[in-house]
Amino acid sequence: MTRPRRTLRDQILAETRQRLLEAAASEFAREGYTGANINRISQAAGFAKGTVYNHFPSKQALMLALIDETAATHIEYILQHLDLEGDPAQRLECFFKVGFAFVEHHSSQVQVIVNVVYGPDGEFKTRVYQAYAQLFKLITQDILKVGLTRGDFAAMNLDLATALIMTVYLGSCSQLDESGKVWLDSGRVVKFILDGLRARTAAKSKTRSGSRRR
Amino acid sequence: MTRPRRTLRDQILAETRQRLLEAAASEFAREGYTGANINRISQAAGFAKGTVYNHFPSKQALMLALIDETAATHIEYILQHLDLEGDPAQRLECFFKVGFAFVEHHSSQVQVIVNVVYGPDGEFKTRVYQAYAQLFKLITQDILKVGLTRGDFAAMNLDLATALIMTVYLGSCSQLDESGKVWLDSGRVVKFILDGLRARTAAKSKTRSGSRRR
Amino acid sequence: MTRPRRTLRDQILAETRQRLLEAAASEFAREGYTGANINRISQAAGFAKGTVYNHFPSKQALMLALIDETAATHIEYILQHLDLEGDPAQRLECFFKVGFAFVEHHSSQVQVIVNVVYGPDGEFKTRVYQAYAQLFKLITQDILKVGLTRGDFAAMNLDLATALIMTVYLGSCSQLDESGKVWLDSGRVVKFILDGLRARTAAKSKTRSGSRRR
Amino acid sequence: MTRPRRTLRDQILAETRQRLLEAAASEFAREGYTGANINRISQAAGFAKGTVYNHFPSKQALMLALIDETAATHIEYILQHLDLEGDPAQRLECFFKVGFAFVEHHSSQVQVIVNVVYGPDGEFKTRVYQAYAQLFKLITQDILKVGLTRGDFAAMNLDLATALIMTVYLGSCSQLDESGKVWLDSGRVVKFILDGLRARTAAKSKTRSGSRRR
DNA sequence: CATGAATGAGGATTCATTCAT
DNA sequence: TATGAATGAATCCTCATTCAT
Repeated sequence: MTRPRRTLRDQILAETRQRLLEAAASEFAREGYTGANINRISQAAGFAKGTVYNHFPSKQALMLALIDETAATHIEYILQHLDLEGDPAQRLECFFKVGFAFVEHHSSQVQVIVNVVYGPDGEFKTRVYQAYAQLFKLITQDILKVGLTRGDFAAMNLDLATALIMTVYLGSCSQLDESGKVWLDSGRVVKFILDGLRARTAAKSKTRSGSRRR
Repeated sequence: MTRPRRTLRDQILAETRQRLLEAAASEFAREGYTGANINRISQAAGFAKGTVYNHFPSKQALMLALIDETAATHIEYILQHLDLEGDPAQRLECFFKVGFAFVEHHSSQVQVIVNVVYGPDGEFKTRVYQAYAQLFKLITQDILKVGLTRGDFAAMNLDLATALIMTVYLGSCSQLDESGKVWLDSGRVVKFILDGLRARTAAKSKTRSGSRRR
Repeated sequence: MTRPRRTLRDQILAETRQRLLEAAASEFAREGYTGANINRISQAAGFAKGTVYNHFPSKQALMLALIDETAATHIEYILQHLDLEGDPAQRLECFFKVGFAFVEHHSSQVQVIVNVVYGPDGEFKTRVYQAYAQLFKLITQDILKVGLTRGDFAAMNLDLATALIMTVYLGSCSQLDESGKVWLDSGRVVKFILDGLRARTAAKSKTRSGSRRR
Repeated sequence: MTRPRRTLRDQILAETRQRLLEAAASEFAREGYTGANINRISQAAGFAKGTVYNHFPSKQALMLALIDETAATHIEYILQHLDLEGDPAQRLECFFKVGFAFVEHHSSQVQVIVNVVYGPDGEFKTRVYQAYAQLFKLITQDILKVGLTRGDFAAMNLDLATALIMTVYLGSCSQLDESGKVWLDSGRVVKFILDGLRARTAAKSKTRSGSRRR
């Protein structure tokens, strides 16, 4: 008896929160954290100023919640669409393709993340790294390490390579054209990275054996 | 008679301006443009608030001047230290080495540039691109194109490659350790990029197998 | 049939109201009227914000109700425990003893009254005087006037003496130690009021010698 | 050469500060600390909002400065006008007379002090006690102790007596009539403190000598 | 030219109050 | 009746900018 009511309430609450987060993403992306205006956020979400504070204790908390929310959505999207069946090179290509697709549907959110990563606020930066830890691990463990083990990739420092891949990914994500599409071509970017990673001497046989596997 | 006095005066003025720009770099790097405080800047430079306005008409103008100043210094430094005698691969390696060296002596200035490039303010971004146009041209013309012509590098989209190189450069520059050194190793970063650019012997088969799959 | 239900309902209502008033006393005492927070009051009472407004039309009304309630309880307590059998001096002593005892069990409520009496809000002040009129009358009529009539007390302005006694009473009540006890000793305070500072026995000679000294 | 300029500047600064403190006293007295409005204070002083913050870092700091300023003025006034030539009883009378005179010229400031003493803010209270420590010492040492030594006053707890005297003083100070005069008569208040309520007869001889005296 | 007091628009946050459930 | 989400006025404080000295 109380359930449906509860559920309805919770749904409305969750929706309000969601609308606020979306408006916040848009505002933070356009103005940066410091330049963002809580009143504009609430208005854009269709609420009055105070409503933001019914859901988030402060502007900073709103930002942190947005970081967490974005990271969770981002990671979930990639996990759901990333094909880990193929060989590491294919996985990397898939990662960029899927990653770019996500950006094109969540450009504001990603823009906020990029701003934070290259921005001055250490606390936000830390939060982004925490929230995205799973994605870093995915690249390190499920792509690079596998490629290394199989001999597809040349010897490398895993952390450095992961950092470079994320750098390239974020850098690409921050270059959108007017239609909101990533300006860089995922195929070419991946080719660029792959040729950088690829083992040199026995490249042929390995690639072949890799493709044979599947 | 008036000349020497004038000159002295100009020197003092120039020094004041310089100290203000340095203080501004530090503040903008630490707080971001919006969070920066004109009073703190002037205090850090050893002047009162009003002095900033005797040299720059507004906070925005100060930022733009800082961008120009940083770009000019940055480019001049690279031009002076970049060895264009060697082959393109060596040039690229030299570019990163010199570029990283510059960061380590001008971390605040570079940090400001990185913030702008990945930040929300379009006007500042445009100004950075203008001010750094010469550097982009250098990479495109004096490194990539030469490598392409000589056959050192594989066929590529020059703009894309330049963008990726700058992305990697800026990304690396924003990762400093506590001592202010670039966290990534320039040698490895360059190796990573070079292997990506380098003309391949067995490139064909690889591309083929790759395209077959998808 | 409806009666018992009604009564039960009324009891619940009355209890809710009581809990709200107690929480309000605590909050108003700790934060002052302006600094008090309706939400904290309701939470402390175990209710939601809205419940306060089901029982009191506004924050101000809640305060006024608290003043009335406190005064009524206060006066009733004193009337019940005040021994009017003895001589006026004993009555005064009893008044302070009983009055201090009340404070020790209702420190928040009394604190609120003291804050109002010495605070800036005229409307609240007026309400306190109205609500406590009976107590003023008690002191004036049943203690001072009787003492005057009997010759126990010296000639005085009754209103002034009453005001001074209430001043001393309230002043004492606002000085509680950590355990919530009145810091001043009721016996000494009463002795002070009854006898003043002057040494009784040898007052004459001393005063004389005193004036000689200087 | 720089002196006159400096001095003029300092004078203007000091005057601004003074006007702000006066406006603050008025506002704090009328509205209480929490209810006071920084904007109204600055307007009343003839300045814009920001000027307050050029002189005091926060509302709280303004309040603390006002407490210190008031206490200093208050104590200085009493020290300058208090006649310590007479016997202790005369000194006490003089203390009240002078003290009441001060109130009548600085009613807002004193009102603020009274509000704090009987208000909820512990930090302000502590500050008042610190700032007024000298006055407490004056009463204890230069009036009560002397009276005790000379035998004018009966044995007593000095701290308690001082507290009671201050209580009566502050209580009286908070009761001003419409013209801003202390409602209680200083002569009678002092008589009350010196002699208490008791008739001297009972104490027969005392009452007689007491009435003779006046 | 350097100074720093004054300005006042702007923004984060609080909170009494309303009202639909 | 109790609830608590939504409201928006109110307020403290910041800070870029101006300008008289």
